[in-house]
Amino acid sequence: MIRRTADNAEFHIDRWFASQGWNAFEFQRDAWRAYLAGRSGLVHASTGTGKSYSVWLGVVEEGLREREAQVRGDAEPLTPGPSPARGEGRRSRKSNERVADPLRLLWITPMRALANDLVVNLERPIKELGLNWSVGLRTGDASAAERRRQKARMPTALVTTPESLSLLLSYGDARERFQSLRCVVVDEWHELIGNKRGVQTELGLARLRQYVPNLRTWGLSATLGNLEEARDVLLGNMSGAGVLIHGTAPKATTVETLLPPTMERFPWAGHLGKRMLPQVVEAIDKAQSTLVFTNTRSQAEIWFREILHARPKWAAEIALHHGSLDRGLREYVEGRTRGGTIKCVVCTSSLDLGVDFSPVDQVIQIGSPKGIARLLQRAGRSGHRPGAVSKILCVPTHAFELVEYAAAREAAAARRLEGRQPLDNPLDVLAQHVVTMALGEGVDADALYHEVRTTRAFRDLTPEQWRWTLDFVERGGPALRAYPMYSKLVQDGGRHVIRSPQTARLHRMTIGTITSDAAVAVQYLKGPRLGTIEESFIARLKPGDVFLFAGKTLEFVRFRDLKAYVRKATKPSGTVPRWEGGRLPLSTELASGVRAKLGEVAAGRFDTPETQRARAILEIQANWSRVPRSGELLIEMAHVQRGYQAFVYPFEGVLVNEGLATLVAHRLSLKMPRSLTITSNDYGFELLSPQPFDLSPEMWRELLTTDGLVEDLAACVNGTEMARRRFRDIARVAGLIFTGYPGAPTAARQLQASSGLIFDVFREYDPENLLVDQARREVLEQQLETRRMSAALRRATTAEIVVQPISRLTPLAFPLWAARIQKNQVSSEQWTKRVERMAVQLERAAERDEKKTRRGKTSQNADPSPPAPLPQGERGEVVSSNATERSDAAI
DNA sequence: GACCTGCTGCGGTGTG
Repeated sequence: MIRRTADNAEFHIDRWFASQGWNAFEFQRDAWRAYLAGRSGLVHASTGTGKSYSVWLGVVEEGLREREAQVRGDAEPLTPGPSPARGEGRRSRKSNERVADPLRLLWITPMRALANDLVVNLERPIKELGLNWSVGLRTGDASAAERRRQKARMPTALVTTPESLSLLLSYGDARERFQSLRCVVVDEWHELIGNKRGVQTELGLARLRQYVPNLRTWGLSATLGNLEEARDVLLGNMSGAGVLIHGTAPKATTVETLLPPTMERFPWAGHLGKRMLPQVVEAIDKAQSTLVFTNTRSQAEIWFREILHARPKWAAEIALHHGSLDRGLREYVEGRTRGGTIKCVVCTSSLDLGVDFSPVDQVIQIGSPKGIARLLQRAGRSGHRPGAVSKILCVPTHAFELVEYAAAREAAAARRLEGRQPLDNPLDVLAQHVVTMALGEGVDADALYHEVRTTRAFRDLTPEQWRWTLDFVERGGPALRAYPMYSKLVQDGGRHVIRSPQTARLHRMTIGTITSDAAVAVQYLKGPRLGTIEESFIARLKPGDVFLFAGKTLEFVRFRDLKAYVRKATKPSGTVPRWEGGRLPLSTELASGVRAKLGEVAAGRFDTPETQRARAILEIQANWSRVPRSGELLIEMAHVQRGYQAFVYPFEGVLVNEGLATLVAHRLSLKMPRSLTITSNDYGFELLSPQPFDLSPEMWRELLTTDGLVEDLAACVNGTEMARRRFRDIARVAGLIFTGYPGAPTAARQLQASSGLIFDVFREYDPENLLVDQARREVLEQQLETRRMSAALRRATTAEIVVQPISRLTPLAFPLWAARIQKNQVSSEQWTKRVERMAVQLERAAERDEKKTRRGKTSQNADPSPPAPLPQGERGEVVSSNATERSDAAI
């Protein structure tokens, strides 16, 4: 055994790192020291820098020190864990094995796929340092044998998920099982903090701290915009004791843009980016192994097909990966990617996280990255070795994305990253947690109230809200009192417990906060399941129809028992399924970067490769209208055959833009009754009306006031319908709806009906119902993003509003126009023709302009320095804002 | 010859 001396107190961590051929980073030593000093905290660093080892080696060191002290005979014995079950104990004695040390560490990870790797990584130092420790896995993947072993005796370190932790806490022996715990680590905390899984984790942690008062909590996170808040949420009311450990200098990342060779005929609108196929294929060819990220599942399917068409030889070396593919297929692809036997994987966010793919040396992003953190996260999937550089190649799908990339690279370099906002008071998660706790030891109402108030999510939970929640799970609240299935808890000598084994079983089956709609399984007539598609897509298919899915051309045969049976198609192509997913808006940081970048362009600065390449189009925008400067809100007005158009460009992301459009349309129609058509994208929105609008900047400013925002929104969006949809998920989390036994999902329609029914019952007979209230709150906060919307309105009203008449569609307006006519299209052919016609017209106009300016330029002096602002079109009315912080407000 | 959209994550009927 190696002896420790005073000057090599950090002996073990160094020894272990040396055995791996690595040097410990300073941040790893910091975390290690803080752990040993009994602190809790958050470690943030890029992926691939060995965050996990920093805390784990602290736990290991503590174990080694305790062992040494025990050998010397001057230490307290280790805290005894639960005694081994009889069978285990006997077996151990027979085989003369030492029983492993009791549970010390709980490791929570948001993804099963990460758990297996973790077990292997955690085992390495304990083997090499000769500790008698064991590492176990407890996720849905854990085998029955493993579960049995854990029941008999917990391993020294247990890797689990937030959901499995809840399940473990739902058993009566939870206190005993966790009593010897020293530390809990929450991995990838940034993935959990902004959602209900994070809240579920907070509640689990609060319970563990009840069992073990000195429990240390450590979070591991990628870099976030709000790290201190992230730490505080993790530690709850213990946040005073928390440290924040900054990782090494950010991992070297290069963000490059694949520039279109020429901008002539480069699309002004669209999202697929097929135009860039040859260059993308070339880039894939050059690298060893590439991940191609797309923004949607159907886009991934299309790109997979296109790459394969371009390089049929790659058939055995390229793969597809997205969330609707069968798990078996996905795991196969993951395995081959990790093994380095694959050239290219086309994927969606499904590979943002997950197993380490060290062989990947290049990442390609098709289309908008939507956010800076997301871009860096994806970049980090390449160069996943200490010292290696992460590289991401961005591929524009339309002209303005070039501006986005330039903005994204700058923001990434300046580490302007998005924050993730923690949730407040989601009572559906609380209701679920109360039932989980009642299954275990039973609930002492006062004690649990104090316990949940130690979490950040429920720190402001009022006694009334608590009583309501308790009554809700005990009697179903005022409306459902008559139905025994909603009365889950019973009183037993001052505690609330669950007697019915039926209720217990059903509850365990619905633990968790992830909800998803029932989908139709796609399966070969003879052969494996390929994945799932939405019912609405299958409903449109007739037998014999061909579609593209899982990278294969399939012929639809029949639909039975919620399964679509298919066979390999002989026809070459077909339609591509669409999934109705969420619309991810451009993030606040990226949106503000784009506004700033356009501001530079407006001032004549084209100092990035992207803006230089996009210059011709930006100049068209400037000539035909304006490029908005920072602190300006551009509104383009036009009169066309079908009516009067206003294009407004707040650059706030699609959700907020849509909300703003709805709000403005509503306020406008109050002033002068009219019908309005709304279209929005990440940059702005279009209002179309058969009647003229003739609005001055002052009038626009009035339309954009924050006064009465919530009231006006309530009046103009169909709040009830939106809340009803939200309520579906809330009802599931709160345990009002049983989604069916595994393998036999309730049909989506049925689910909707029953949650809709409950929603209506609550609204009628229980108007104070707090879950209905929560549904409304979620609509405002998450769907309409009212917080961001009021910030946008404040910015708009303090901005200089420029109303610019236009005589033809500008590069900024074109995508909105194209999206609108697509919404109302009769056939896609007609639509294509119209878009083509319009594009040709615009192109000719641009050519004419260019000739004119070329003639103009020859007569001018060359080299205007400092940069001259772009020549803007004839300027419309301008009103200066009277606010103090004008241009700053836009950044 | 400009088009097609819209992400992800877990768990489960405690066992022999």
